[in-house]
Amino acid sequence: MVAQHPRPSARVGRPRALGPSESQLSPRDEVLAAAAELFTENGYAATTTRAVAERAGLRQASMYHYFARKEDILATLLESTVEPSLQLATALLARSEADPAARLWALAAADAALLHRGLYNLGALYQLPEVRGERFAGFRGARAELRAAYGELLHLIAPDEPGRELRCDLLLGLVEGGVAVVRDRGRGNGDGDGAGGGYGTAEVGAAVADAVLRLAGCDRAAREAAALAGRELA
Amino acid sequence: MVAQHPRPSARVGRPRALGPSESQLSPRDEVLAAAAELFTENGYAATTTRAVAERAGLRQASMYHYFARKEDILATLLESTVEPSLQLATALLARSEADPAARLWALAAADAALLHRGLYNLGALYQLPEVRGERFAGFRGARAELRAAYGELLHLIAPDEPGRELRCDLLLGLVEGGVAVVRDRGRGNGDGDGAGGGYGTAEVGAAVADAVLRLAGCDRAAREAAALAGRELA
DNA sequence: ATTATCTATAGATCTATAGATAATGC
DNA sequence: ATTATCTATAGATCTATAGATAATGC
Repeated sequence: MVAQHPRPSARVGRPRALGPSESQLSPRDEVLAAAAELFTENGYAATTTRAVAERAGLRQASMYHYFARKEDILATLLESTVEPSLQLATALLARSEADPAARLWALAAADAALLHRGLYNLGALYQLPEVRGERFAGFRGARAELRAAYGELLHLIAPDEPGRELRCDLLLGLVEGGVAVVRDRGRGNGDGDGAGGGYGTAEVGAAVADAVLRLAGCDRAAREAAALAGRELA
Repeated sequence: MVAQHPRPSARVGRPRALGPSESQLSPRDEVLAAAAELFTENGYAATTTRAVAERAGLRQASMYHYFARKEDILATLLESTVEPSLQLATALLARSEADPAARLWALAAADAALLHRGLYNLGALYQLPEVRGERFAGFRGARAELRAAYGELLHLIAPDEPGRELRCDLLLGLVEGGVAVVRDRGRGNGDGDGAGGGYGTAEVGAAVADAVLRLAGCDRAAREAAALAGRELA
């Protein structure tokens, strides 16, 4: 989702039937962006390869130059969505000198903001039944690691509370589900553009992080301190 | 999802090619049950009408005797999932003599248990893109009412806190998303039967309700009192 | 020679309808 | 006569592959 093509003109290969691309994205990234929008808008199974390709400015079959199967597109998108959060989680776990509550705040805020920001609400796809397939083992593994990081921080904050696994699940559900509801209601009957809700991405991140700390059992003073310190950790 | 057929034998109509039904359910309910399982297992779009019908013991076309279109099956399922929670919510809102925290506890616990219990994880379908269509306006309306009830109780408990709408979204996300994560992880690579997680349904309901009260800002004593009183309200 | 794209299509579905049929009910 | 089911199928897809083509690079 990052690399750009070196030369806008002077392109190798047969020209596109629909004219050259407007965007600065590489063709592969154009496909990913188109798929992200359509998958989250209409669902994965309901989105045809033709729709994806044509939104990317290509003919249906040309997409297969970049992805061997439709599943590969979804897998790539999902992996690219967890990965930044997982990397941040790993970094935060290592900073054992910092307040665990501040670290949990930073992780939750960044994770929620990431899910809220995108053009596309990929978080809503996390629990898609399709994602149970073999092809998505990589994504599921990364998400499990992210969950474990949340669990670790939660344990540092509240080591004695029972039902640790269950509370960790609820915490993850709060982050992913909460953002999904916020986005979804924001979109409402509105006109599909932008990250939903009338809420700013940072606002949602902060609200989710605060809610996460409430689940973790922090009182108001602890939450306010964690928010202040957490902003420094990002 | 309730009515049973009066006489097991002495059935009108051409006999089924696959033999008579084992279950006590009406044919329509057999279709609903089959669809619920398959939709949540494989996704709505990915589930064919043939698969649904045949799991219900019918030929593909026979299903259309009970539902004019595939969407109608999903709509029926979704509506039947929110409705009990919505009814409880309405009843609880009316009981103004009771502690709001206890009422919120009761609503969240029942809602979560309902979502957790079923053979099928219909809560995971709530945010399905397909559900945005016209046909699902009824379901979406009911869910919006349920959300409003949560918001009302939340307001009674913590009238002064800002970000009311946002916190209400997060609360709904916690209930729906939390249950989805719990179920999903429970299923894991396990063998699809039962309500997932190794957790009991009542346990999950109580854990979710406790988490909801944490979001609402109740301290430990208030939560324990609310749980005690809330159990009486169901 | 290499590349990115195209056109064309095989093969596999999938939904929903039309119309027949095998029971019971009267 | 009414009902619940069946068989058969039209028409509309949809994914993925095969093979051609129109650029640039050397």
